[in-house]
Amino acid sequence: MLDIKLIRENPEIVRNAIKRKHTNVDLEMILELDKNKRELQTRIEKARSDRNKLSKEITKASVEEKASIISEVEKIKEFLKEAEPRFNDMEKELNYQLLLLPGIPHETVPDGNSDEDSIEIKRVGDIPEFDFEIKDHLEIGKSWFDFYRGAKVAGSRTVYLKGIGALLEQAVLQLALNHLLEKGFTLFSVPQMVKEMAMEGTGFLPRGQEECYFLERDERYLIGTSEVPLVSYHADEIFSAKELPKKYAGFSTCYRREAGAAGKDTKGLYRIHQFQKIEQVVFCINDLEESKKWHYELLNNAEEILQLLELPYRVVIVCAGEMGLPQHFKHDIECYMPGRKNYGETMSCSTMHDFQARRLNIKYREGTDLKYCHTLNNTAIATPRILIPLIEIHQQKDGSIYLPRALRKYMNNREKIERED
RNA sequence: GGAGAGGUGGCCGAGCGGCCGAAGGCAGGCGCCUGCUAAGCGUCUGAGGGGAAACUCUCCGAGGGUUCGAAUCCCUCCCUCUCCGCCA
Repeated sequence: MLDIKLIRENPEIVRNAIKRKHTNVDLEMILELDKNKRELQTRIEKARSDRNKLSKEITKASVEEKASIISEVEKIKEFLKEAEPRFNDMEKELNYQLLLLPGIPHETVPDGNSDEDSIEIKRVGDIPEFDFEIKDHLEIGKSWFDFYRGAKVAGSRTVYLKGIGALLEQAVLQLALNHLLEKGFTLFSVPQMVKEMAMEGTGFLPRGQEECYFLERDERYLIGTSEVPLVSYHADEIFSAKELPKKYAGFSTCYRREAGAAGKDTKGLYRIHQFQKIEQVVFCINDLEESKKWHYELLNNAEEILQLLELPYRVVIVCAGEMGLPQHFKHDIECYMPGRKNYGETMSCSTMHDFQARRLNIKYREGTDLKYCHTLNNTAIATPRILIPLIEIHQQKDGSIYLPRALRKYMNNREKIERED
């Protein structure tokens, strides 16, 4: 959500953001609507003010004066009866339109509309030289990932993780979780069915309707990330400045319809409807330097987890057109996936500025001022996607899989996974 | 699912037709006092919107209604708590 005053006073900033994020919203219509709304508001408030005054006078009025006051109030009420619903409709429409406006990308965010326009800023870790014919994760894990039964029972893009596959999933989750606990994050297990308010407040609705599962009978949405319940956790609350930052780690299953991705990444673990994720969420004060600091800390935490998993990766600055509606600044971390012969996104780190805090009304008190918080989030680990590079990178010539040192204690202390035929 | 109680400012809590945007307390800001700390004294402090300003409107869980006038009365819904039942 953007500040309506910013929109009124600096429409060109908003216009530019709309263009850069390749959004379609009619800003001129919004400005016009806002103007009309305020005009009507002035008239309504004048009428209400008159009515309130007359009502106060009535206590000390004589009997005949009362009759005339009442008839005058009747006239005012008649006007309000007509004008108020009209005003409410305008306000509702305006609020809806405002929900469609994108967050403003930081000026350093590159323009562009596709992955190629994003800027790689670093590569970490070596891509191993395989002196044998490599297998992709499906081949390596053919007995651990059961897509056939997944489809039979739950439809396409669904998988059973079985045996080692399920164990690996738990292991990477544990590793990431412990890493965040060491960094002082508070772990949350969150509701996975939420009200519209939480989806809207975090910016996944009203745009993004197609991407969410909705339980019609109970009017609940399945979350696509624990960011939704975690950020909404503090909706309508006011922190004191010294309580901030809040560092939260959310664990949940995530549900995504992948509506816009028909035919894309149809094979394997890369893009499925349901997965597990630990997410980092930070609430901090409304200060760009401060949120930048936390942004890089979140980014660093994720990188450290990949380093613990001994996976080669690169970090990119995501271009404006590829960013989500709320985001102000965003990095993706991509792991090298030998089976794809390319890097694939495994984590995504975003600064939301006060976009979500405005929608959810999350503030803090600083002296006598109330200010909107900044919110940030980044993946800590998302599985099973992360298993793709994990087993592809660590596959050995003899068919076994090397287990990174940090992961072993979560895998019953084994050093590798033996080939099984 | 059944029965009862309740939802008021950052928090607790009084108010039950106009004098109430709301007593009192806590917390916080400022000032005084104190060798330091604690205590004490005084004082200020709800939020959101419109307007250049004066000023004004809205908000006491949400939405309707009654009334010249609603935190207060009526209806509907939501939520929380207690007891009972059922059950992972």
